Amino acid sequence: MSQRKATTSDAGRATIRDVAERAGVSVASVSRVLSGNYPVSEELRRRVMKVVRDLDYVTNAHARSLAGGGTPTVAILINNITGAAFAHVAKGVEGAATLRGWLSLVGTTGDDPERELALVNLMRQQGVAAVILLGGAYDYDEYQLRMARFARSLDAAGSHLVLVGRPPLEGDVPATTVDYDNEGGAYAMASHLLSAGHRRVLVLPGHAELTTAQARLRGAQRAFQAYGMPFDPGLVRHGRYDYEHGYEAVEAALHETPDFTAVLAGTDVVAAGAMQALRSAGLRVPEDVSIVGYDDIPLASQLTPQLTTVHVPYEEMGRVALRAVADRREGGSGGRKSADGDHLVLGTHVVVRNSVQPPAPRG
Amino acid sequence: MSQRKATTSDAGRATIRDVAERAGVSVASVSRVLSGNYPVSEELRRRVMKVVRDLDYVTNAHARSLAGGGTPTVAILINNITGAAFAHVAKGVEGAATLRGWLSLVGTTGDDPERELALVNLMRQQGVAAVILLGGAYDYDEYQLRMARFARSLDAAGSHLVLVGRPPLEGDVPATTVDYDNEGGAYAMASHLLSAGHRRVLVLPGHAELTTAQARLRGAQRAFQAYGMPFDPGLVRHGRYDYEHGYEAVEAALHETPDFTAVLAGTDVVAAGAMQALRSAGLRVPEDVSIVGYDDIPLASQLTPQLTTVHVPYEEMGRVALRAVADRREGGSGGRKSADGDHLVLGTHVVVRNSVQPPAPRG
DNA sequence: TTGAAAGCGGTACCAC
DNA sequence: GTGGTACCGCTTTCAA
Repeated sequence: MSQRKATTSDAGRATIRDVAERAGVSVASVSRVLSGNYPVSEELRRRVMKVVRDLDYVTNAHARSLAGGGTPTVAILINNITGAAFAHVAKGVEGAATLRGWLSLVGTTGDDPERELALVNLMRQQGVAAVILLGGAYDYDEYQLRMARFARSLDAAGSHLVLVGRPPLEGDVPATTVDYDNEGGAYAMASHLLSAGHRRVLVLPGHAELTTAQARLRGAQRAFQAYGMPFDPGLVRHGRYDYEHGYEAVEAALHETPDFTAVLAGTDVVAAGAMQALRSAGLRVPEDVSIVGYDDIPLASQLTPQLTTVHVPYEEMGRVALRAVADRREGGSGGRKSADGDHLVLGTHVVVRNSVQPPAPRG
Repeated sequence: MSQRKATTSDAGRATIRDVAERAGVSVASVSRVLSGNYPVSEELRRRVMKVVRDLDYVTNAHARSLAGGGTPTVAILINNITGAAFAHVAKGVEGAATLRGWLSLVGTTGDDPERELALVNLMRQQGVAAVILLGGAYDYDEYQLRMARFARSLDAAGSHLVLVGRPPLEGDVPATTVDYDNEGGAYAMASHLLSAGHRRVLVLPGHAELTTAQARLRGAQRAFQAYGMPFDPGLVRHGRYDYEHGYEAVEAALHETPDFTAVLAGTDVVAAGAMQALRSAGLRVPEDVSIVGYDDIPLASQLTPQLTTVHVPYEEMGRVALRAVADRREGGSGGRKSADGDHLVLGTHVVVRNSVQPPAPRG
């Protein structure tokens, strides 16, 4: 193909040396002009900038980070990029990152521990400022050990582990947790149903092993207890946080334990499925059966009737998570960062819409 | 704090030199063992790997890419990470990337040209294999020039511009386009309504300047023409691709041009808003008014009634986009890659559900 | 097979 | 203020 002078490299990008040469100055000067953090004569600056524009030069980020500087990067690790809640956290992280000139890497684990490990290592290679793990965790045996290992590994590499939307790790682990009052939200939501007069509530908390689901179930149970009402485990159905589960769980419940007057869904999406199943069975919402959700994603206010649900500040959690790592970074050496990391908890609250009504009198 | 030996660096991560030293071999050998693409004695490998595990060592990605190798990275640039359609494309890209061991960077532009430019340059600095721009574009005056500049700029840096979900650039621009048959889908969707007997169709194509909206409107118009039916511009309402627009547009139309019997929404989300507005006005879907959408995101099948819509293979588009850049990379030097880049078009098709019925006889 | 050393593209310290 | 230059951590010839 076309081959120009060998100096101004034809393949690949222009280097700082190309710029220096063409501007008739030293590479050090070019570096200074571009960094802008050093006094430089107006004349030099002009000359350099002209060549930079002519060559459409940009610094090589890899070289820059090797040499010292470099753009901080955060890695966002997520099970499934498609979930609305996750998307909002990611938005918060990415937005806050961009605001600071940081970059965001994204990886999806698909609930596969192997992939998760591979990604954490990949991110470690990249020298990311932090690895942010989003979403509830499956609390299997090795989970704590696994995460502790991640945390120490990242910490040793000058990076940091941030857990968002799941409980903090036990013991002295160098990790930061950004969580929300999951159990409290569920407690409030269940209380809302109880105070409307509901006693037989179908509960769809999510997977039994998922920390998120466990907290929501606990919250519901506590509410029943506080109201002095018996909590029937037979009305609890576990399953995935998706539309299909909501649908199928309600369908099954209508056959097996049809005396419930309300559904406490683990997420808004599950609530949507539940609502559809009730409709298909000829039941009206909320006249015949009330429904509440959890998350307060846009879908909640788009359903008919609009869904009463628990608002979780997902986007803010993302922002808070990023701010936490940024702060800790500025804190620098000798900062008073506790070895066991911080634990930030954001509040949740019930958003009352139109999907709840006192139970219909027994027919 | 604790300060061990200066050799095995206490702060920051272990380097290849640390590993070499501790294993009593040369750095070259360590490099070879880790790359695995070079014959190495079993004994050496064992010694090195042990130290690697002991030190929990991972290669510095920046140094590696500077020196030659390195993990290819793709950048996904998106307006709003929150949109379901975008999320699916991103999933396709990220999935295909991870499959090849590639990394995915993500940036959001928020429809701000400045941010977009800044991001493209940032990505150029990172030396990404490709920059993938997602979603329809606003076809303002400078758009073509702007994109051409991006394309050449990236191309000169050994990177590549990929446009996904928007029309290809004009002229000899080094960019790849992955598009879908947008107009064809709209044509088919409108035809579906027409053949059901609808004549007065409220059309909500999206923003007038958005390429996506333009194509969908053209498709609808062509369908009317093919049916020999007059197309009333007075029944077209432009606006954002969101729930609120769907709601407000229908609300307004019910006041001003209430004789429509069907709504052709620009996206499923707009359709959801439209559906809600009709309900609020006491109209039934599809008995009184039919509705169709576009995109076929999960929401479409979760609405009541389930939405008849146009399926767009978003996730596949993402995969295809990544494959395109991977192929072009392997094609290597002298490959037969045309200067004007490729243009890949995926098909769309109507998914018939329950939101369309022949128009009710005039009351 | 293994080791020594020359870069990769910048940054920043040290002279002038 | 500006130029020379020693690294940053790794890959990859080139010799041994």
